[in-house]
Amino acid sequence: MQYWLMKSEPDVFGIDDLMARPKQTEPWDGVRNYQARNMMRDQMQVGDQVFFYHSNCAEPGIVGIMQVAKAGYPDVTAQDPDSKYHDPKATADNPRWYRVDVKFVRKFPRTITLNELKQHAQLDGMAVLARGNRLSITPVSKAQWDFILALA
DNA sequence: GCCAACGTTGGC
DNA sequence: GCCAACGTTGGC
Repeated sequence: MQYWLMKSEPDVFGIDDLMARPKQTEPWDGVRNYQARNMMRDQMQVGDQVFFYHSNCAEPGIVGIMQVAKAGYPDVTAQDPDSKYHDPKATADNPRWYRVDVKFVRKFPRTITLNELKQHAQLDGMAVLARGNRLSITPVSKAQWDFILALA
């Protein structure tokens, strides 16, 4: 089993939105970056544990945990002309973009802020903290996962 | 709203 | 294959 961190803007889809979904499960669609796509398509497996990270908001940071409920499969929103995630180069034969389904596990009693994460030497090298990082999905090591869980 | 950092596109 | 232009991300 592997560990991950996935970003979302709470104004668009936050952890409270995930909690309110039927079965507390949601397709993680709209990812249009090849590195992130490859992780979803090739690596993420059912049961993998994922930190839910709120980005582009007043208090960016980790707000809870979800898990992968369905491994990578084509993101059909790319093939839908009415979707805001439409990509004219995506077809049924060549879907181009992939998504996974995620399921809510728990919400932390507080946000573990980006600022706080940066202050722990134990988390030096964590992908999400790397300078200039913009990837919306990054791997988390077991050591990093355990350390952050203990902060929550 | 600003802007640094980064990924993608497309002309050559 | 190079690289300038452009669009996006995301912290601040």
